[in-house]
Amino acid sequence: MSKSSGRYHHGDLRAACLRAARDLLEEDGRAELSLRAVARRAGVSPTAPYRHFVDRETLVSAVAAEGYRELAGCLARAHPAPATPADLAAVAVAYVQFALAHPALFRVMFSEPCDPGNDERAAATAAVSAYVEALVRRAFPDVGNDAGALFTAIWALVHGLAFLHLDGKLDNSTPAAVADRVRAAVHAASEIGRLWQ
Amino acid sequence: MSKSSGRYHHGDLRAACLRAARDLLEEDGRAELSLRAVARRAGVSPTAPYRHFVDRETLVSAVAAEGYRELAGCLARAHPAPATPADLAAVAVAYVQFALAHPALFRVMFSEPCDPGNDERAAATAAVSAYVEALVRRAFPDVGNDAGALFTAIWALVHGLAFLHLDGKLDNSTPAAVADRVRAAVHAASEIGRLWQ
DNA sequence: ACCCTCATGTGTGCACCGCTAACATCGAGG
DNA sequence: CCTCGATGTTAGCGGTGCACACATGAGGGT
Repeated sequence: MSKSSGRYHHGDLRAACLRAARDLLEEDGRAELSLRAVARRAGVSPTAPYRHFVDRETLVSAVAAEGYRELAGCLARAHPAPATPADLAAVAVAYVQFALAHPALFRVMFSEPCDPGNDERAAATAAVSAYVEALVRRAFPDVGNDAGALFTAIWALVHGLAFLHLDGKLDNSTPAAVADRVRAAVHAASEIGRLWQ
Repeated sequence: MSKSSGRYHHGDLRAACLRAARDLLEEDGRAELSLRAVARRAGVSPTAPYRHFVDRETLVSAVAAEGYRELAGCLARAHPAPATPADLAAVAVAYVQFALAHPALFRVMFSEPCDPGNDERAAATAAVSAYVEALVRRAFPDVGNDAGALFTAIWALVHGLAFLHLDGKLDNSTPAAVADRVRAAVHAASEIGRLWQ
């Protein structure tokens, strides 16, 4: 099955569609994925993608799954095994900057009502979730019985920061300012307990 | 200008459109607002709303603005002047449960790339933001120079909890379980500093 | 070497969408 | 009373998701 031999049969349309979808998301930043636009981009008839994705939602979920994997990689690159507050803050910054660097993709990953029936998407989501949880456990070895709550709190904090920046609720003009604000927020969160006594 | 005198001129189509939009959002829960569906619902021709909203985005922003005001009211009702951890947790629970009770509205408010050019929407957003900030300042009177960071952290935490529940990333089957998790997360966040020493 | 099958791609068509432009209606002000 | 502008309607454009019938050609069985 050579890549670009004939014309009628594409060769690997599924991968080409995913690639096209990613390109469209990166180019526009606020694009909504359209099956037809993806097909056009892949140089194929409007309904060809239906041979590989049962509907638009399936395509979107496949793209989202790819995004989850990239996000996980991006976090790992920020710090392989964070243990100190500064380490964890670095990972938080990476999370938020991933969202701002790939706004359309991030929205696809989190913004649309997600279909829990999609296995690939569910698996990729679980992977990110497990990664963050493992990371929290390593950073806080002596957390007691409710490590789950701590994990939830930290993920929510970081995820909320990402979305508030993404939606322009917090200023996101320069990456440096964003990084500073994320670090400050993480630091502030760690001070809550002290302030409350 | 009587309300339902003739048939040709509606009387107050703008309000009727907003009402219809709200109804559609409440009924479906994962509906995307469509100008035509709103018009249909209001019993009017497909393009009639264009006399009152320059485009779909303007309608959406108007609905979102309404949502922000309701959210603010909902938070105030949860606790008028929170000062203790428990008070603040109650407000957090109210925020998340508002999102889960009105998922489609909440998405309209936060999920779509928002148009900063819309004055009504910007004002309503700023109002919520200011409300949360005032609330944080009252709950932590002796926070030092970076009250802003603390405010950001708390808003992000709560907002992240709302979205993670909304997207099914955290189990949201029963309101009680959600409330427990939110309280646990807020509590866990307040413990971060202690764990880190 | 042949031919047949069927996965993969095309074309057509429908209903819905946002939006524009031309036309209809009617109430309020001169 | 009569006009005129705000507010509604209708027609029509290009875009979308999706279902259906049809075309193509690569690979396997003979």
